[in-house]
Amino acid sequence: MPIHNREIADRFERLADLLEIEGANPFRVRAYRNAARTVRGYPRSMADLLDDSADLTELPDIGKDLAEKIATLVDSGKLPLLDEIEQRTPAALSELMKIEGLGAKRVKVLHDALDIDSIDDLKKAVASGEIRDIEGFGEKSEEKIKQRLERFSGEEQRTKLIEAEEIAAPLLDYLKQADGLKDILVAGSYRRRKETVGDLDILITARKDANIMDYFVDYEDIEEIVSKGETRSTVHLRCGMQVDLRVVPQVSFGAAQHYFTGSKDHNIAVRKLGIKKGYKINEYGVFKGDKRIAGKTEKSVYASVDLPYIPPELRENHGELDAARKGTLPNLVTLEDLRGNLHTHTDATDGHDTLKAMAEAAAERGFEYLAITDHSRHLTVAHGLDQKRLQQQIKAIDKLNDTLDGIRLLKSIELDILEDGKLDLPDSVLGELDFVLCAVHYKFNLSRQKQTERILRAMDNRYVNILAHPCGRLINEREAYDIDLEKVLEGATERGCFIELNAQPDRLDLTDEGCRMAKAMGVKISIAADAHSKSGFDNLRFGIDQARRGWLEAADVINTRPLKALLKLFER
DNA sequence: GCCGTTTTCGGCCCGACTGTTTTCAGTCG
Repeated sequence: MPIHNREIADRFERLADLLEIEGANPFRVRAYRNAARTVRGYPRSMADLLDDSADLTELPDIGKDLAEKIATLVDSGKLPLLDEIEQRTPAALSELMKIEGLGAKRVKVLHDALDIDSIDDLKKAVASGEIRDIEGFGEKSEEKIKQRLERFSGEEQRTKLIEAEEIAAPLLDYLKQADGLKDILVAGSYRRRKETVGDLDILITARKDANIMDYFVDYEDIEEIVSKGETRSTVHLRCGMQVDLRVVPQVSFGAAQHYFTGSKDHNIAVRKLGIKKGYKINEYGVFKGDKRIAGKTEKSVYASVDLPYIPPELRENHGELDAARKGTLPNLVTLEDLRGNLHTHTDATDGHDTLKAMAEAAAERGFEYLAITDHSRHLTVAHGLDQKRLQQQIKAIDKLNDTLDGIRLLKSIELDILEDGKLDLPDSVLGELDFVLCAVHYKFNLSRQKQTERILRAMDNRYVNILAHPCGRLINEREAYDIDLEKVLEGATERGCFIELNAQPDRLDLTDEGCRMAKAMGVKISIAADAHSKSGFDNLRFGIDQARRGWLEAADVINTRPLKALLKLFER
């Protein structure tokens, strides 16, 4: 079983923690953290890269030493340096650093003073009131550690974007009523439209005499005020979400937007460009010596380092600065580019609304076409369609199409891929459809090879056009099944198939990296609502967010095509 | 430990807030 990137990254992070506790060179510590981030976010596994004899030192923040350590980890599962350090410094000290307010220095003090080597040790020390007597700690520190231990679960949970929106909306409404408020913006990963959000970063400009911070910490849903200052405050809401509020002068709003939108890696890279030109870039502006030369708008910040504006969704330091410099930034797809939706359920299976209601709702949204893709018979929990019921639906669609104006219903199905890659309904009925969407709905735990072959075999069928939710993950609930996505994408190009970006906010499957891989390989994408009711079409904006994070342009997306061109794409 | 449009040594992002201090270290983002 090859080691996952995640495991490699976790080891490097633990190594960084323990080195930091031991007081190692902070830049060496950072190097391990940077490498962990690179490995964790890399779309292909280190094991695969090494199989292809790739040179890992080509990856950002991976040099000769770390490339060798990764190779050793992939070969043997071992990281000898970490084993060596764990001989003298307990690995669990790295766990303690996950508690808010405890960093390397204080964890070391706790270890040296009270022999605290684990969360349990710390709990006991808090209970006995020993912490407050350690130099550098006090009663307040002890109390905060106590509170945070009670909430500590070990794993940081990120919130789905749609849930973050639901949490942000009432808070924004509240803040907008603050006296003296001028501008307000949610920055951070929320603005970059990441599929999950760690905390909310809210940025504000306000009149000088406005007491925004006092007003903010009065919000009724606040459980704990972590810190409160003139320009920055941090709170925890009752739902567990952390909110950071920052107030900046209006003249700095652009620089602050840039700074607080991130990502951190993107910002560091931009600041380095600034340094080369002799500028200092921070949240207050771009400075040449003491003189502010830019920062009122984000555009001016980018212009100061000779770059065009870069959309938030691209700001991950995944090549966008290079592209901006060369003038090759993508012209990202927008919601308005979509002409229709290619994944829709009705009450014939697990949808909530009738065929007619779905068609009318789609027409109201201005769609040119809507594909009806109810489940097939194998998915019994959804009351999937057998051949006979599908044929009835085909007739119903034909009839309805005669009465509809301005929108065309496409006959399709979300066809189950059986365990061996065969399809759930015979070719005879598939031939009557405008196109076929296929998907895996069970047997998620096949080996990588078997799962990949299963999907490729399904796509061998000449009636199959689109692979729906290709990785099967449910965000925060279910891991993706194990497939070789590169092989699947390759198989799709060879067969003239397309891949879906399922826009349900708890799926968002393909991932952003998957979109980029598809684009690089020339595979076109269907951004699909997977609507189970009339309101399900709202999902599309999350799909667009994800597609934009994946660098997709309108031309990369099949449902930006007019109907005629779309149908031509489905001819195999 | 990584990195290079003053390159193989000498840098490495930087400001805000807290608690425990008597001027600042630690932590965080």
